[in-house]
Amino acid sequence: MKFEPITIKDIAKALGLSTSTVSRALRDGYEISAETRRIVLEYAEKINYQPNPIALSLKERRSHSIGVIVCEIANNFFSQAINGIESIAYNSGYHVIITQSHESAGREVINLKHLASRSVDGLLVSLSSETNDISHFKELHDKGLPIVFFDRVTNDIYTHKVIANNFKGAFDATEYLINSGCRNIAHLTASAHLSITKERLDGYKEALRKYHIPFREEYVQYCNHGGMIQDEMERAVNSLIELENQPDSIFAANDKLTTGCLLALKKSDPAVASSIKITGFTNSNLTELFATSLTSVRQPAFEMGQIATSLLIELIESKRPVTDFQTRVLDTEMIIKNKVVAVS
Amino acid sequence: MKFEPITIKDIAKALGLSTSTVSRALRDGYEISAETRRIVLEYAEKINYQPNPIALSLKERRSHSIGVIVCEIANNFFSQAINGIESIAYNSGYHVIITQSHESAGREVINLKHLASRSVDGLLVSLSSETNDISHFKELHDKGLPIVFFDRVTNDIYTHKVIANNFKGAFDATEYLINSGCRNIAHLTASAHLSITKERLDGYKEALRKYHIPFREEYVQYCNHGGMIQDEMERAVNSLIELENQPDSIFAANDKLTTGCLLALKKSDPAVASSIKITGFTNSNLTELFATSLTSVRQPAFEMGQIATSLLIELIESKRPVTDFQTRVLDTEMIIKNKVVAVS
DNA sequence: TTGAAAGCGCTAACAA
DNA sequence: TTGTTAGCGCTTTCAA
Repeated sequence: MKFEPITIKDIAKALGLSTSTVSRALRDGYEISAETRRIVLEYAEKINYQPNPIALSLKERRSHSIGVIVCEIANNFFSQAINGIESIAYNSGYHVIITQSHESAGREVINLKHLASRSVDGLLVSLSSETNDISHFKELHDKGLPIVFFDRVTNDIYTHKVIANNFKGAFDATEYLINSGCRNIAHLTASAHLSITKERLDGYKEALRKYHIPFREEYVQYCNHGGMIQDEMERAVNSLIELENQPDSIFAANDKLTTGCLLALKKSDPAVASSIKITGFTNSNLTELFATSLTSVRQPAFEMGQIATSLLIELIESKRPVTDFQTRVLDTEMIIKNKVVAVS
Repeated sequence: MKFEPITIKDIAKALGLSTSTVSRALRDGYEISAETRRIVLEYAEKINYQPNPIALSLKERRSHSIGVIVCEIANNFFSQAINGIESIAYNSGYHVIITQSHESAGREVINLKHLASRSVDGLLVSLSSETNDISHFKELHDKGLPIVFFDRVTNDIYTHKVIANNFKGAFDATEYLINSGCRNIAHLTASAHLSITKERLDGYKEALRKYHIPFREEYVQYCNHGGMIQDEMERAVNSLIELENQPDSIFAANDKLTTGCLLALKKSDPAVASSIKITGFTNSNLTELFATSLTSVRQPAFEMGQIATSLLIELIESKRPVTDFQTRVLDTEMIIKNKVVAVS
């Protein structure tokens, strides 16, 4: 039943050569006569020989694959980033293995171990919102496994990082709300220890400061599941609505939070909902279809994926240990919508 | 630099045993004394021994991984299906390798070869909209590689299939439009040779027939890139709008086509756009945020992924060749929206 | 109950 | 230029 692939041995036998000669011929080896080489290549082509990558992995201790850990592929930012990752990886001969943490630190560790044991040559990681202990990553990194972080990064591991200019993106979004007349601007964000949470919060604060608007702790709502759980977002949004000093706007810190916030508002009192302006980070390409006017901050997800992958492959293929690591910061883009919609 | 994992040899040396004994102990073997076994297991646990899955793959000629080929992960239906796939696969000890065809038949073949050579134990496939030659799949399947098709299936390979009740879903959607007063119902669909295209077209036709509405060839627009290319959809939508007998509604056949159609209409004359009712297959969970009223047909994507994976694992682990294949058909769900929106 | 040895497919050091 | 051999980590006959 099971199919028997052609091996180097088959070729050797058929051609009356040794396996090593065949291997050399195939491998573009130097110690080989042009004639033998031609014969082998021709025959291999004819019988459609495919080298067994598993045997190669075992031998070379590398798999020509890179592992990816993200929280969710059903998230526009990450699916776009993955497309960027693939575009570079495939062109460089690497296979991409995608895993999802679903924002769970435990699942992240399982995926990490799985990928490591499968001997991926390197790792592309965006941390889960639950992660605050990165020792598992550190351990593998210290042992020599190349890792590049993107989007949700950590400062505790010295390696390449690729992030959006979260500070500026958040600043711009907040400033936009201020310029639209908002003064009571709330901030809906993910768990506090995430790098993007800090950076975006700082941008938000800085915009308030610039316009002499006092920062209010109660206007910041943290969703520790990063938007995975609609209930959590609804509770957060409702607690904002119920504040004595009801916000006139909300700046949401990521994709899921932005749409989750809109959904939560839609469920609430329409009068309240329509009086609250929303801005948020999102890479959805459906925002123009939304009933609510939504000005959004878009991250260059595809490029981030590409750059992270290029950096990772550089690390993997570097002959000497790399000691000079960089953090690439890419600009976000504001997508301003002025659609005015009346819901009857 | 590169880290040296612990091998069975290390354990054998440390414990003064042979590698085969250690292997037996680890593998729950029978020919082993309880005592030796305990010692080995204890030590392995202590030094955190992890078997090398690559060596195992080479030996056993199986990888404990399953390959997935879909057109796009940035598509709600597929990302949800993948979550279903993962949920079953991980619980059964299988790793999932996701690849995207981006609706390209060429890319599909490359992915297929890649996965096959990586010796995945089985394949979960939803065909690209460009695919009409499935001989590559057939070849591998004939050689004994288990394949389960889902969503976009083929009748040319005798194996398990998991699909939604596309006929009924399309019928319901069309009937809904008819019951809403529409009589000139257009159909925006993917390439003609796709299984889902045929099934959904048939459902659409049957609804028309039931209500004695003549079927008009010019009302059916095929997008051969299945919605990957916005331009193509816009051309299709515009050619519908420009018909002498302008449709009063459009039934879109898949996720991308549904949102693409809405986007295309939004770009066109607002008067025209607002006079055309849209229904479509989609698994987006953002439809309630849309300005346009959209009644949609939702596929049980997660369950479809789960069932397809269970069937595949059954095939993989079956001792004897399976000859009795099934096609599982799951019901779709109509999500009716009556939101009335006035766009100013 | 244990160990020695072969072999999965491939590469590479060493010999010829 | 080619062949022989060992070995990557593991399982599994076959002997002991």
